[in-house]
Amino acid sequence: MAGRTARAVSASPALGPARRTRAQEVRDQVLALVAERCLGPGDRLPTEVELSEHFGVGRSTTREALKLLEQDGLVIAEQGRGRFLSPIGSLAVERPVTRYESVSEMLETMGMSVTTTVLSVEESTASPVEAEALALDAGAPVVRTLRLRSHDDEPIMVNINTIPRACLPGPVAYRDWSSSITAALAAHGHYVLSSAARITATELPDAIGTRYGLAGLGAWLLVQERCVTADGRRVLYAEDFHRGSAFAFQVLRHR
Amino acid sequence: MAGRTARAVSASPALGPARRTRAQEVRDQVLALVAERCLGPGDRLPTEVELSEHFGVGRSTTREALKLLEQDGLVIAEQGRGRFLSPIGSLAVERPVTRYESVSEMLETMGMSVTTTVLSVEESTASPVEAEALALDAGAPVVRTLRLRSHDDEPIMVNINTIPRACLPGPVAYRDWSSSITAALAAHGHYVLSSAARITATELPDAIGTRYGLAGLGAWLLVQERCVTADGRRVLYAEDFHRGSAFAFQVLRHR
DNA sequence: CACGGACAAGTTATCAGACAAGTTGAATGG
DNA sequence: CCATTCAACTTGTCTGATAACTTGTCCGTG
Repeated sequence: MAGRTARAVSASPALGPARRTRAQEVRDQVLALVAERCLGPGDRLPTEVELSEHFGVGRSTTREALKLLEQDGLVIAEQGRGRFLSPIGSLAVERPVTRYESVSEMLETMGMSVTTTVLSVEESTASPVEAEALALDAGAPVVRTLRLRSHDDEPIMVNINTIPRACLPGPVAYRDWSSSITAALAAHGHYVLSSAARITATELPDAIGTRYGLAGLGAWLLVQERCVTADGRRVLYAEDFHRGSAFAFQVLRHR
Repeated sequence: MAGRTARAVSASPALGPARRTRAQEVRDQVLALVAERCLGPGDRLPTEVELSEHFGVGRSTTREALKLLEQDGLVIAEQGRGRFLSPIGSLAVERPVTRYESVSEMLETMGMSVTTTVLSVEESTASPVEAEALALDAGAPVVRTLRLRSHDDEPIMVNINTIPRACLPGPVAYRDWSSSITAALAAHGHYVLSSAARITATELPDAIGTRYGLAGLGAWLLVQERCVTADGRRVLYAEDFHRGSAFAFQVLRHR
């Protein structure tokens, strides 16, 4: 009678939020302790042993928590000397650009009420740029949308979104393209988890500016963004023009 | 006869580069192994035990290395199942904006040969904006420089740098302001370690555009950056205008 | 035969203890 | 006074064990 055979693990991560570990909790508790004791840049943290006793965890867990803070650049560790708060904490940054949020989510978080006008929606084939961004074959079927977002009748954003056709099944004409595209993708099982963005400054292309009466509105931030799901599928390529007079990105930089 | 008394640690981190730990090395080795085995998004990594044996380190060290990768969003850990590659790895990003580098360093890394023209240098007092950015009292003495960087006689960048006067002692007239200001600051013990940057799109202000014949050059990325040392001193406030047609920033974004 | 529960196998998460490596300041000797 | 040694201290790493969680197989029952 043979014993039980070994179990096999399927080769995909779960798509929901991961369980929160003790080390992650301790990381936050360390930050709270720092605030509580009014520690500032350059100040020394309690030792690993002291923190382990303080939080009632093992030293390994404390180390893992501290490692997270070091990786964030918040803490500097020196063997034999201790750990010190780095200067980043003194630089207040809200909503860093490294935190992915869709354009709709961003506008909502900013509390900015906008009117979305769908300028065009087309079933098309992927251009070479889109094919590369979406890891598609050249000429693969896509849906491409062009939308204008206005605030108090003032144009503030123009979005060009390209989605693999298969990701949003059903007739194009029946979909409400003025609402969040990432929400629609998520509803079809394509939850955007990450992206790579390229940010530069430009003026609106003539094809858009003159055609839709948007010329002469100054400088725009152009964000070209490739969006992927947890298992690596490319589900959205966005070219978003943000009016320079209305938008800015914040980021912490560290050597 | 009393024994030796306890030693005390001074309350400041060292200002040089930190020693590289084994865990940091293993992190890079894991990435190399991933590439070697052509693992892609969603694929499962070897177990902690396997990796520990493969690299000849303890399991704790392996865990600390893997924690770094998880923190970067490159790896997703699931208790009882294993670890999986997240989709970020499939998004190629070079020189993310989160990595601090001074403007001079950036241009050098890009291999872009530029001519730097010092348009003005003045001893002045801090404006309210500068005072806030540099954590100075209003009206505190500063040095303010205005420089133009050109590539093949084409203007590509305009820098306004404000430095607390005390950070660069000596007569202003005797200093070569066309070279790297962060290098000069470092030479006086003010090594810039981190910064907080705000990025938007704009046109050149009239005060600069018309006065120096730089108008009509399109859209510019405006980077307003507060730079700090390891012990938290604010030593530089920069307003850098990067020509949109020549520069872009790359960033990975993750939920 | 289908379903539910128990259990073994496997993997990450955490703890405890020990030793290694590096830093610092006091003590000691020249 | 200066240089060297050494103890105390702190982070870095290793080893071994147990806890917590996941998955698939096996077995009993309806």
